[in-house]
Order: sequence, then structure tokens, then C-alpha cells
Amino acid sequence: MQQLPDLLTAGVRSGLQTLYQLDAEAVDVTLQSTRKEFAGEFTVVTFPLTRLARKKPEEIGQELGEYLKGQLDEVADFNVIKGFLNLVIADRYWIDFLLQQAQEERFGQAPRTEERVVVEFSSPNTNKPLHLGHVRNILLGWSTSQLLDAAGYDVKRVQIINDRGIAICKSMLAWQRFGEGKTPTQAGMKPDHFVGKFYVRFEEEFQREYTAWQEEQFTKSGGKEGMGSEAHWKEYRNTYFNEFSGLGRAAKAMLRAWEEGDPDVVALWKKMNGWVYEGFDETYRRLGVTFDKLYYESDTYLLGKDMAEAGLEKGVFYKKEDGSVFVDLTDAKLDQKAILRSDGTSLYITQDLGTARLRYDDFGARRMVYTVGDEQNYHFQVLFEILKRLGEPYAEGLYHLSYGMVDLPTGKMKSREGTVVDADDLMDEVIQEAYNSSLERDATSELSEDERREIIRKIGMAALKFQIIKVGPQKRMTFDPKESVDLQGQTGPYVQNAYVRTRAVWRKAVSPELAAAADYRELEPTERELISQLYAYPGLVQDAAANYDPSVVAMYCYELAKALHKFWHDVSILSAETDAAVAFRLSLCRAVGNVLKSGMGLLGIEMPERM
RNA sequence: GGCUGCGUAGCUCAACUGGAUAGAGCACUUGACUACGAAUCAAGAGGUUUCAGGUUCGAAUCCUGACGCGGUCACCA
Repeated sequence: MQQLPDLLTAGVRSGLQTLYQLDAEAVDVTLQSTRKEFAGEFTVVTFPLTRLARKKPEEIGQELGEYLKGQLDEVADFNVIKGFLNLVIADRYWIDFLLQQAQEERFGQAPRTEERVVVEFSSPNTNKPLHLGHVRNILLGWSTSQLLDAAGYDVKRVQIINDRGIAICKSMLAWQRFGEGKTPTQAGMKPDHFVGKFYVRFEEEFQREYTAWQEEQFTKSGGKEGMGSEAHWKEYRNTYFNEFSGLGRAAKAMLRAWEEGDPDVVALWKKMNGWVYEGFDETYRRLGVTFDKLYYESDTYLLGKDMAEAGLEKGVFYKKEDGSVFVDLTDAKLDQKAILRSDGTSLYITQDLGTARLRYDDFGARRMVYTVGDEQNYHFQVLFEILKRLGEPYAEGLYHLSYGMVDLPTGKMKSREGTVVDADDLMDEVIQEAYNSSLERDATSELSEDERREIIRKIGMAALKFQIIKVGPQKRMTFDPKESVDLQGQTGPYVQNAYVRTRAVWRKAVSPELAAAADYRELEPTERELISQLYAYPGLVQDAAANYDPSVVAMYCYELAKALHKFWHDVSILSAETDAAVAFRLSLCRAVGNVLKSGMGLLGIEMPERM
């Protein structure tokens, strides 16, 4: 069956041809959904047509409306307000749509293709546990991967684990010095938190050392005066770490030892990373995400040198006198960028070049999505530009799923100031709040304790996930932990509640005669609203996937849930006037329930059957 | 400073990519459970879309400038 927007656009074109002898193909028809306060579901904007038809917008609307009503069975009525022609779709069309397409199991999902896409997300460091920033990354990456799956792609989910570098050495060193040989189990801690504790310990010890050193400098030069401002010392911190700090020296020595393959250091590194992975696995499990393949930076950090060579041969890169390799991107409004150091060793960008190629070799994907914070926008511009110039086969399909930082109401999260919101704590908190809230209700009191706990977990997680996903990815967001435990209003539990209602009415319905639904004739306003929203679902999912934007799906689910709640309030379902109405409304509930479950599923949010 | 992103109700966010009277939720005020589930519904109040110009039938959206807040400018990752 032809889709309404196409059908209406074609109708408008032929109307313009018939009424005004316009070259239909040349006309841009503006079709949008009708605003709530007016009657109708689709609106044609006639302003742009005035010059071509040489008539007033109202006249065009009137004439075009009459033409469409006469020509198309689907158009039952219309009204014209200024330059807007609102089209009312026939009840018959909506009823048939609801009873047929909207009941299909895979409603909203595109047919599967062979085309493959790799989605990277999470990509943590292994020196401390996951925090709120990771949570946004993970939820975005996961839901985007689900969207691409619904759009028919064969999706591979990957993460690159930053398991090497100075940060993990800091944790290792602190554990060596202050850990007393204890394991997470002995300390009774979640293992990634255990490792994180030593990272914090290192920073504390370092700060102490740095402060003492400053005092010493003051004493030597006979006073604080002229020794620089607080800002200066803050900035100098790095220099101190690199040049004067004993702890800094030890950490860097450890990094060198690791790179040289020192067996003791490598063993320690393996042990502590193992703890972290154990902890991460637990967090991923609770978040409900999985990966198809993990890449470890310790395996990939030397990659990309061959691509540097290839780039030199192709003339894309050039070699400086000191032996370093550069690429000149100034003609693309970017800068010159180093690809290899003068000693021939690789850099961050080199590694990313190699990793992109590695993934292509692994999966044959011509599309790759990188879920990485917007502070790396420039890096990815450069990376993608280079890959294009190298003529990589997947270069046109690269996308940086960039997202804004998560702030707290008190400002930025600062690990050094201990204001970082831990992912595990956050989940505990929202689930606890859902528990408190459920105590005030008795809808689940007849269930077993296990069943109730499972429902409460779903509610808490829905509140958290929805709160984060509903914000557009690009936007920097403020996250208030207090708001995340809200269970009312524009929230995940609100949507879940709508779903639960659609299920409850089916549990109450005894042997319903569904066949009678086809005899239903006239739609109530809330029913039209629900059906036209259902109608938009498949297109919305495809758009969301094309734009890598799960937030529109979240807002859609909210709007649909809202329409369901209103419908629920306005009309009777099981005690409706006629058998046809009962059957029809039951079918409507089922279709809405399915779409809510499907849409929220794309966001990684589970739906309870009761709550 | 160069480049770049953002600025919408007290707060958190929308606005179908240039369309109608800029919409939701939270918080605040008020009303609705003997009803298929009130984690709900209905109503009220809340705005010069940071400011000043411009483009056009029409601007929160595009252009110019100012102000404010981020990010980024390593042979670090």
C-alpha cells in the first residue's frame, strides 16, 4: 500500500497541474503533520505556491482541498486557515490501517539488508570505574546501534579499551605501595571500584607531595611573594609531575617498564586490569548492553604505521627533514597534523587510522559510528579527512556520534574534587527510589518478592535511561540526580505505565470477539490521535536511525503514552457501547502496547507487564 | 587570540530542519478515584526565544555584528 505522504504529495502535484497547469515535478510540495489545535492529520503549506499559481494562499487551499477530497478516498475532509490546507484522513483508512499493518509483529522495522555497520561506544580507561559520562555514552551508543538494527543493518558493537598509559600506572603504583597485597574480594569491594580507590589514592599522595614542594620553594626564596598565583600553580602541576615529582618519576618508570615487557609489571597490569574488567562486566550487565568484539589499546597502539607508509607513497603525507611524517589539511580548513614522530613512533591519530582499517578487515563494514564526546570533534574531522584522502573504502561511511558533556546542577564533574557520579551508585539509587515509591502502591502486592524486585529494577532503570536519552545527543546536558529518580511526568515510568495499562485491559478481557472490530465506523478524537501517531512510527524510526538520534524515539514514546493515557481517561474500553467498539479498542491497545514496547526496546528500556 | 559549538518559562528539555497563537515535564495554584490501574487525567499561572541589525509572504531556526558560556588549538591520549 502506498504511504499517505507520498499519496498526498502526488495528489497535490496532479491538482496543481489540473487546476493551474503547473509543471508538477518542478514544484516543491511542503507537507507536514497538522498541529494539534486544528482538525486534520496532514497539512499542505500553500504560501510557496502563490507566485506560481498567481492566487491567494486561501484560494489555492480551498481549490486544492476540493480537488483532493474529490480525487482521493483517503481524504475525507479539509479546512483552510491562511496558507495552510489541513487534510482530514478518512476513518475507514485509519481503521483498516490499525487492524492490518499496525498489528504486524515487525511493525516499524525495515527489512534486513546485508549491509554492515560497526558502532563503537563506551571505550573506558581501566584505572577507575564507569561514571555518569560513560553512562550517557553507553546509552547513546547502544540505542543508536539498536536503531540501526531496526533500520535493517547488520550491526556490530565494539569498544576499544584504553588499557595502557600513565593512568593505569598510577593505580598500579598506588596499589603496590599502599595496597598491602589485598585483593578486591579481601577488601569486600566491587573490583573496579577497588582499583579506582588506588587511583584516587595516587592523586592524593601526589597532591600532598606537590604542596610540600611548593612550600619548600617558598622557603628557599624567602616567602610566597612573587612566586605566582594559585592559577599558576594549578597550571604548573603537569610540569611538576613530569619534571620534579618522585611519584611522577615512579609512574613513568612503570610505564617504560611495561612497554619493555618487564614481566613483573606486566603481571601486575594483567591482574589489576582483570579486576577492572570484572567490575565493568557487572556494570554493562546491569545496563543491559553487550559487545560483539573488544579491542584493546595494548594490542592496537602500534597500528597504523603501514598506513603512514602508504600515505607517503600516495603523496597524501609528507616527511619532514627530521624524519617526522605530517599531513597538510589546510586546504580543508584544518591544520597540519603529525602522523609519526621523528623517531618513527606512532601517535593517537596513527593508532586510530590503523584501528579503522583493522575493523574494516574484521567486519567488512562500510559504515562505522564512533560514540565519543564532543571535545574530540576536531580529532575526528581530521581522522575522517585523512581516511578519505587515503581512499579507504569505508571513508564515506564514517560518523562521529558526538555528544555533549554531562554537568551536574553544581557544575562540571571533577574527579579531582570527588564530584563524579558513579554509574553503579546511580543505578542503586534510582532502583531504591523506585522501591520506596512502589511501597506506596499495592498494584503488585500479590506478586512474589522476586517478581516485585524485578519490576522495580525495570522501573528504576527506565527512569534513569529515559532521563538521559530524551536529550538530543549534541546538547550538553545538566543531570540532576534528584530528577532522575522522578517517576512522574515526562519519564520512563510514565511510558511504562501506559504500556502496563494496555496489558491490564487485555488481562481483564475474557474471550474477546476481535472480528467485530472491522465493523467499527466512527473514530473518537483520542482514537484518531493514537492511530495517526502509530502511523508515524516506522518513518520516525528510520529518520532517527539516519540521523543517529535516539532522543526523537524517546520523545515519540512519551507522546504516544500521553495519548494512550488520555484515551484511557476519555473512553470506556471493556464496557464500550458496542461489541465493535470493544474489539476495536482492544486492538488499538494491543497495537499501542506493541509500539511502546518496541520503541522503548530500541532505547534499551524494558517494559514490565504490571507495576 | 584563531577555529568551533551553544544561548528558548524559575529549573530540565521540545519545536517535524524556514511555517500557524514558540510546546512538554518539574516546581507552584485548583479540580477529578465506589470506574478497564490516580506512577493518571483536567484546568490555571509562567516568554520581547541573550541583544542589535539584515534576508522574505513568514525567522528560535539563515546572514552580519555585539555580549555571555563551553570545547579545541602537542612529535599527549
